[in-house]
Amino acid sequence: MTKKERAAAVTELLKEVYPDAVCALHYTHDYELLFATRLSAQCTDARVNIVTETLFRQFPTLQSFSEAPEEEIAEAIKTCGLFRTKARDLKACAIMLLSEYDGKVPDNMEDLLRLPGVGRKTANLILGDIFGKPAIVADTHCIRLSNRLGFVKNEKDPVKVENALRKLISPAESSDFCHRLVLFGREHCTARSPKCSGCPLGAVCPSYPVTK
DNA sequence: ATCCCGAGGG
DNA sequence: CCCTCTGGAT
Repeated sequence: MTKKERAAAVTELLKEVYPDAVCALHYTHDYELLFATRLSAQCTDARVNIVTETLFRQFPTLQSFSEAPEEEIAEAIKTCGLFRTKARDLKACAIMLLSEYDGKVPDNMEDLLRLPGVGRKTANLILGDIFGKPAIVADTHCIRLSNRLGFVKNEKDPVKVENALRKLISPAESSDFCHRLVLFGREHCTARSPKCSGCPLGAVCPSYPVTK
């Protein structure tokens, strides 16, 4: 079985496991997904959702974020970790979105990467989820599973994983594919003790079984 | 002790 | 390439 055939098989199997490829982060405005994604660094999305439920009520507009003291934002997001840098990023990001982008989240990689605290992972998520564009979100789950599934070998560089997946997954499906990888990585193919027994991908996974 | 849908700086 | 930021969960 070639890599591409395996990628196609995994794609179809994941569709059966997760018919809906949804993003787990809660948001109503576009910029709120941007902010929630920034908060999700080194933090579970479940915790991000707990924090943003009150955060987005306390600061209901981009304007309110741009005017808020950093310490107030920091206090509100403290339990997400990395709170000082994240608070600085949210405020600076709100200011730049208002002053340079008419308060709208940009729809291209170059402009997204200009925003404070927005890196490739966040930018790709926005391109896929907000704008429905082809996007490969090479986060920690995507990287771990891409290695276990043999799409890359011992590769930790997110850009290299992104490029490898671009050759294996059709652009139209890449965003949904990554969402499903994340869901599967969280629930089954976990970092520490992957639940290999009975794994729906076991038949095509070169790492199976990771655990005895 | 290790990991969680990272990003920026040196 | 490396390091730092950081609380929470397991």
